[in-house]
Amino acid sequence: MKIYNSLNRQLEDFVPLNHEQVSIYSCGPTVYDYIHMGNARTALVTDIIRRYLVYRGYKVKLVQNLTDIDDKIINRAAELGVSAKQLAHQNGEAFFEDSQRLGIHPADVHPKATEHIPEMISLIQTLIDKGAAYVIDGSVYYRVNQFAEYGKLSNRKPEDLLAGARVEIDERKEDPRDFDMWKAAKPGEPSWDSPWGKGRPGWHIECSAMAMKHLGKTIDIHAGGEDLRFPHHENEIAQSELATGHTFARYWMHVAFLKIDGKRMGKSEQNFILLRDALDHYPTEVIRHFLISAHYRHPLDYNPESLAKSEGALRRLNNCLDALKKYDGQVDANETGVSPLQEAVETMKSRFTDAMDTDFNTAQALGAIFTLVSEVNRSFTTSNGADAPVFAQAYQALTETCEVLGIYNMDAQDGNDVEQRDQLIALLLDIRQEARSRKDWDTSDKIRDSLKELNIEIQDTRDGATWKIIS
RNA sequence: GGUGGCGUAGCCAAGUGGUAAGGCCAGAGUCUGCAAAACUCUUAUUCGUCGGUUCGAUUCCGACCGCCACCUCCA
Repeated sequence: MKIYNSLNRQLEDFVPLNHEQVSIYSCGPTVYDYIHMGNARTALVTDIIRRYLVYRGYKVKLVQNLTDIDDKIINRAAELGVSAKQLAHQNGEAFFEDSQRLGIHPADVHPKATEHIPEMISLIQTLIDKGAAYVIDGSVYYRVNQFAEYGKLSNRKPEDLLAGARVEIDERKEDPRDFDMWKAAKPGEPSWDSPWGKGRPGWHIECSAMAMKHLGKTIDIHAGGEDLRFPHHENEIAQSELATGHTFARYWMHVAFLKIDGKRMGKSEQNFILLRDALDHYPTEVIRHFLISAHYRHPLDYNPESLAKSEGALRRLNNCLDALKKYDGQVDANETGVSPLQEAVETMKSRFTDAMDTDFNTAQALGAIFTLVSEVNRSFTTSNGADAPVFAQAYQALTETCEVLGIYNMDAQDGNDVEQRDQLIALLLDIRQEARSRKDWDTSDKIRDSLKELNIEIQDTRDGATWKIIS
């Protein structure tokens, strides 16, 4: 299994530090607003990495933080006339809700910055004690020149960092590259007591402290959006590695941007689509399919046309799965020979694994799945019924792989009234069939049209009528 | 200015030093009382342009053109 490690800018064999459990830290959102599709892409990639590692037999501990104290939260709260705490809480809850709607499994731990202030203070104190930080007017700054490897993640030399600096330089800092780990409180802002006076933590120290608290000094995979590579992740490394003397994260993964009209989707650009709005227009599986239709390290453009394409692809997949479903469980104990379809099932499984093993290539994995869909459909046209066990295998292989990607919802049909509904529809189809045999097209069409108005669509096939729910 | 990425059929998108996965759309067909749906088949001698290396390059190297991103908060 290989992962592209953005620290070394190359594909590397993935060997977890502890074979019992893979540790993953994923940078979560700053909860001053609802999350948008770009945030969703990163969260979804993390979700699928976790699912795939589990599929491959690993145990995984995933930590995804919430930044719940920050300038943006304070400012937005002031605009809305609510407390920062309240705003962060609301948006945190909304984040969990949206994530769940996208089918993202909750992380094992969702630490919040405001609940880890002591850990942050302790980490900052350690850095001060080591001479790697200094205090000015109640704020604490990280002394970048104390960390020789600063710039290793973003591949930047010290002079490069200074040359392009567009940020206004705080003259009090010893070095323009130094960044704050603790911000002295301004009047009216939320603050916590510290050895340096009232204040609040800087963004970078939050992740260092929370990651190490829940996953230890060294974590296997640290994931986040491309934009966090510098300065956020660079600073996390500087703080953590200087404090502990250990490698902070062994594999760094950065998810490329989601774009809209060719430009990066970003909150400051005002060109974002909220995840919850997208979920109101498209099923979960369609959005997931869209987001994984390109490799995670390549930019992806959000537009209605692309979503429509995913809708079409999902329809094809679901038709096949629905048709296969009735063979579920019909495994043949005394297997004889190897049919072409059986070979296709095995090929799909190995292609899927190869694709996912190579830096989680979901686009290629989808290719493997859809190739089998075609094979299955072709087999249907020539099947004589003896293939049931093979269809069962195909069903199992497809649902397993689709479950890893989260693009097939096996429980979608569950519900108490489903059985009765199905019986009623079966009855109507029965009546319609009788009418058709009398060539009573009026009655036949009336049933068909009326059901259609209820979003139930009849399809006449060679083997009789079937139906499905349309949206 | 520094750093990194991208440019593959009408659209989206994988991929490899040996001759291009998959999806959408389109065209044809099968099924059908009609329809819808579904399914099948077909669709890139070619991978931004120009050079180079090679028996052979879309894949490696160089130049150029175009696009995007990071260097400031943003996943």
